[in-house]
Parts: sequence; C-alpha cells; structure tokens
Amino acid sequence: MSEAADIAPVDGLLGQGDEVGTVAKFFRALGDPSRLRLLEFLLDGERSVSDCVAHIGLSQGRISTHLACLADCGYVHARREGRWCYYRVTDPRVAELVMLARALAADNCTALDACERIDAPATAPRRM
Amino acid sequence: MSEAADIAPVDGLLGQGDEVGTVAKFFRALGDPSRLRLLEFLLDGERSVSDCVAHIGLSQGRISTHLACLADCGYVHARREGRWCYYRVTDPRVAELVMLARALAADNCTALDACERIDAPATAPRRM
DNA sequence: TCATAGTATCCGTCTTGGCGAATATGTGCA
DNA sequence: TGCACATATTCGCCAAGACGGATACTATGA
Repeated sequence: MSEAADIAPVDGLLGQGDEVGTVAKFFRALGDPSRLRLLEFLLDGERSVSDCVAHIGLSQGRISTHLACLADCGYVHARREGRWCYYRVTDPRVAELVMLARALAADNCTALDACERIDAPATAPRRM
Repeated sequence: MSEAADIAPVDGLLGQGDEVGTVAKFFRALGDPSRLRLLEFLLDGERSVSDCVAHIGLSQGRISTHLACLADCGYVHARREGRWCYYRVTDPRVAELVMLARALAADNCTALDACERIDAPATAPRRM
C-alpha cells in the first residue's frame, strides 16, 4: 500500500500522503447544508450566534456546534465580546472556494440532483 | 463583503434557495477520503477502473460506485472502450478547487485534525 | 450575590452512507 | 454460443454525525 507515513502533516505544509483524510474532513465540513448555509451567511459579514440561529432556524445548540466546527476547520473566526460571540470569514479564499464550487455544481446540477449515491442530509429547513 | 447573495450561478438553473443542498452534495462528494484519493489519482490522467482498484485498494464494487458518484457530481467523465471504462477529470476548475482546499486545509491542519465534531471516515480500513 | 441572557456541551435517537461480498450486466473472443 | 474478463448493482451490517432538548458555562447588571 502506498502510504506516506513519513510525511508529517505539519501546519502550513501538507504533503501528499495522509493529508487526504484532513482535506476530506475539510470538504466534509461544507458537505452539510446547514453548515454551508451558515458559511454563506457569514460571507455577508460578521454575525453573532443569535443572528445565525434566527437566520438558519436550527436549535441554538446545533448552530453553536456548527459554528465551532467551521471555526475548527478554519473557515471562520470567532470573536468574543461580552456575552456575545461573533463569527466571520477572514480568509478571502473561502469565498473563492465557495464560488468555484457553486459554478461547478451549477454546470452539473441536473446530474448532481439526480445522484442518489449521495444524499446530503435534508436537515435544516428544506428550502424556502 | 456583501457578495454572497449576488454570486450568480453560471448555469442559471440554480437559484439562491435550494442550491445550498445541491452545493452541499457537491462538497460532500469530496468529503470521503476514498473518493478524494480517487479524484486526485485521476487528476494525474485518465485511468481505468482496474487501475483505480489497484491504486486505492478498495473492493472493485466500491471503486465503481465511487467513480459513478464522482461522475454524477461532474468531477470526472467516463469513457467506455470495449470492456474497459476510463475515467478522467475534464474541467480544469476541479484541480483548482482541490488545490484551493488543500492550501486552506494546510493552513489549519492542526485545528482541523483536532476537530472531533467531524471525523471523516478513515480511508479504507478502520482507524487503528 | 443572584438573576438573566448569550453561548457551549452533553445525550438519546435516527438517518446517511461507506464497506465487502455476492451477484448482475455487458463486451470480446474462441 | 458459451466462457472469461471488466465493470456495475444489490444487500446486510455498522459507524459517523445531525437533530432537539436539557443543561452547564460565562459575562453583565441590579
């Protein structure tokens, strides 16, 4: 088995080997409609957790977890101010990534929608 | 930054509403280490299913399903030639997407790896 | 100090989906 | 026409993880 056990996944320097799991995790973070919706909401600007709860419509606990997840993955950054916690997208490449994926998905949305091998959890409010 | 609502899907078929589920599905396709590994393998050039089985090490059935999934999502294109089926990445933006994600993930791989809210299923076998 | 409000974490439940193995489909060749 | 090979599909099993609700944590204000 080709494995890159010798390539150390150090910050800022991902080799070609074990990184796959890490990058997959990174992608998976956006593979959930609720988190993606959340991220797109934050692309508009900084928002508090309460703002997000109001906008997305999930329970506060769920939103908090999703935000923490996005933060862990490096998509957003948290800023505490008293009792409030504000989240925002800091890296412009995040918007780039989302736009690129949107464009690619749009070019294939018929097949994508029809694909039954993957069915993103129909969580969140199903469309409005 | 006020663009999230203005990004027009190229294809025109994706609105702002239900698109989130579609794009999430798109991301989720790369959220599995096996599929991501597969895609990166195909970024190197056209490969047959057998090539992929040999390279990835999963069962043939699994590989076939993963490839079909990547094809449905528009990441790769299948070309039949007799009994063989060759898969390849046609859109250069796919490589762009992967590279962008890699760079972002690399900048945050410590936190990413530590994030227990998402645990991408380890590649082939289970974690040890 | 206590009450309150904003946020984070824990827990039980239930669905998604990845896995190998078995099997079906399809193509080329004798 | 039947066998062999390449690929696709189906099935049962089981873990990841998304959900709401309950609860813990923390900062502000009285």
